[in-house]
Amino acid sequence: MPKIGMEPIRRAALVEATIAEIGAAGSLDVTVSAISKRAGMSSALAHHYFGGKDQIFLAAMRHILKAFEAEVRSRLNAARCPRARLEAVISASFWDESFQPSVISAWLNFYVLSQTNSEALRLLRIYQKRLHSNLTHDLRSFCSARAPEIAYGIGALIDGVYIRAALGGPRETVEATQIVLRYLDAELERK
Amino acid sequence: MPKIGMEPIRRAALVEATIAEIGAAGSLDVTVSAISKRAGMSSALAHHYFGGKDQIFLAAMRHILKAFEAEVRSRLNAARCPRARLEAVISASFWDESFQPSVISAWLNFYVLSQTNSEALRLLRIYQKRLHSNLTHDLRSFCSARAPEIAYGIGALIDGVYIRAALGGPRETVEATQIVLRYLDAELERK
Amino acid sequence: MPKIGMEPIRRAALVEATIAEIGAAGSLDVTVSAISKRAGMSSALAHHYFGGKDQIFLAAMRHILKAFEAEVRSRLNAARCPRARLEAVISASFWDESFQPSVISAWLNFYVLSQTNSEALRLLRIYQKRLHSNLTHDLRSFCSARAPEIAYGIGALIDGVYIRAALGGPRETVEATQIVLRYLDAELERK
Amino acid sequence: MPKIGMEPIRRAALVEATIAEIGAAGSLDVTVSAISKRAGMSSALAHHYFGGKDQIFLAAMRHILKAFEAEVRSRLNAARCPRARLEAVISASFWDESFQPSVISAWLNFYVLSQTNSEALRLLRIYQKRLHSNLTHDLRSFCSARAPEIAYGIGALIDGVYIRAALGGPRETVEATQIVLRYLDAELERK
DNA sequence: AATGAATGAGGATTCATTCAT
DNA sequence: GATGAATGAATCCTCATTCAT
Repeated sequence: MPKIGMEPIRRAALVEATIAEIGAAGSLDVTVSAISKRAGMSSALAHHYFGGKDQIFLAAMRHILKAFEAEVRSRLNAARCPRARLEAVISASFWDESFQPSVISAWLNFYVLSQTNSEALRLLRIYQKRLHSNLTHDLRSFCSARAPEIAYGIGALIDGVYIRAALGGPRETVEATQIVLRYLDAELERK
Repeated sequence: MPKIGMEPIRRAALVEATIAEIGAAGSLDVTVSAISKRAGMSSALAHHYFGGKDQIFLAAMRHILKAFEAEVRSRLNAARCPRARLEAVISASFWDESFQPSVISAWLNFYVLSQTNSEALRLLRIYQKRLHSNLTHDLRSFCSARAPEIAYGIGALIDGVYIRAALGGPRETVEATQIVLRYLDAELERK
Repeated sequence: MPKIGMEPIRRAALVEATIAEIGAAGSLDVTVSAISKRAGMSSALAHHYFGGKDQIFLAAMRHILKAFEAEVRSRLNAARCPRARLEAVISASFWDESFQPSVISAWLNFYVLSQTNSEALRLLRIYQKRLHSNLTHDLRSFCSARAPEIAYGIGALIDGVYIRAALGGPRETVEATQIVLRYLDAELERK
Repeated sequence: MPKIGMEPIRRAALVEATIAEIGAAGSLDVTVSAISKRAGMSSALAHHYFGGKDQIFLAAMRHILKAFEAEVRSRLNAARCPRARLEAVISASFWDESFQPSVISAWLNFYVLSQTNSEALRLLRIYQKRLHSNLTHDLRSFCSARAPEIAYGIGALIDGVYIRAALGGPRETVEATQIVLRYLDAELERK
């Protein structure tokens, strides 16, 4: 029974199914058929809505980044001072959702895809810039001059810690956050 | 003109060709045929020597890690004091070879593969442990107690900076090294 | 021009083509491509409907056994007394269809496959049991006690005569039936 | 260390290995490599000695038939009267060796091969004629006129019983022999 | 005599994608 | 809107066979 207004629902179902499949496979080697079946529709319909496999992947990536961004916003809104805001941004990277196997898999494949897919690279840049911008903004309260370079270091450290935690089996979210915060403090204490 | 003793030559050619193909494709989506053709032999022979696609990939990974390890050893041997040794270990991660597109691609795919392939994960662990061990050893000269945690942070930062540099187009090797060294100094300065 | 409801048509076409190919090759060394081409479709579609080569073979076997069973039923229905029923069951094994080269080939390969394929063995057992059951039922009218053992002998003799006839070039159907009937009579006359 | 006079040894090793491989596979789908490896030599040497895969198979068949024939001869020599000789011929078909999985597999595949390979068919005919000749010879002592037809029936029954026993899991050799002997007696008792 | 080397040909299977309905 | 039908192209892998040594 085809209904009108199904498109957004179908698209959302496909995005979710894609993330789940990528998580289950650990790679982008997932078939459109498998995704479609998990989403409860035919693969032909998936093509109809997204145009092709790549588009589906990118939509999934956008979804993950959007969810992450929402989490960051939420934590930022709850923070009352620069220090709290810095901690909010950092800890957001290590929230539970980020360590879902499907999200880990998506992120790692995101890096791979960024080498060859310009849209993926664009999304990655947006993520990095937003993180950098958030960090720099609040770092200025402490050390205006070195804010950008510290922000870069923190951004890189977040990625590095994330990958190690993600590939290292169950880790404490808190632990990852503490490592980055210690780096932050070390930099801020200098001079 | 078949000759005896070809095996090591063929294997080496295949490993090199594999790395080149992965680099050209940006992903592990490379065919055994393409690899074999680049290596100047039939795909059947590639299977004969390696047994399967996975084996070829892992051999390529081992090759990259081995070359990296050799570089680290070489730089360590030239260093005359703990500080120089720390700098040797850190800068080795950002030597020119590491930023060859094919090596970048191999590393990124290495992470992806580690999620599902236990041998890949094992190799990754070895790399991480060796790095950690090298760093810890020389850090003890400066701050015996906090050496392990600082080593962990440096290792993670190296990975993070590497990924950002690798996906960010041409970067200064020196710059990447400086970022990590600054982190090192910040930690060491903390009383 | 894809239409709905094609599945049963395609499956039937594939089964028929499989039997024909096995007959032409004389062995199970037939390719899915050849079968599919003969059935007028792509090999991909054959896999889509059957899942794999083995499934196609077994479907063909089931088809042959079903046709044979139908012939037996038909002859049994036309028989009016136990003796006529025994003759019906025996002669059915040697009806014209059974000596089609493709059917002969299928049967011989059936035996081979039964060594390693449990589903094939299952089907073979069903055939043997049905034959045994049919024979025993009507033999009881003549010699209740020895019915099972005579039935076993007749079943075995049918198989043996069939193979010899099948591999011996053109034979008289009647002749094969007569040999088995003579055995039947010899047993019934005893004592 | 190539030695002279190795040829017969190599050939015998290959024949034995072939039978073993066929038994292990249950079909003729065995590779020359596997056979050669089991025989302790390279596949190239196997080709050198036999010329091709088919030749190797046929050599294996000849070996089995030769062994069987020797067993028959041996039992015939020990028999002192026509009846004993008939029993010798019949029981020989069901000696232990015949129920080795590898021999069973060879026989079943022999039938399959006989459809398309004239040499295989020729060997099969020789086996059948020899059996028929042996049986007829001694049956003449009891019923000169019907000897040929009885011999044909016994030959067919032997094959049928053998297949059923072979595919039916562990059976009593004696049982199989008894079934055929009962048929013999039933025929001889007539009139 | 014996083999490692090497390959061409082929085969099962998968999959993204298209299309008529 | 939605899907079953259908396929071409590709991919991994196998194997009999040949050949230089």
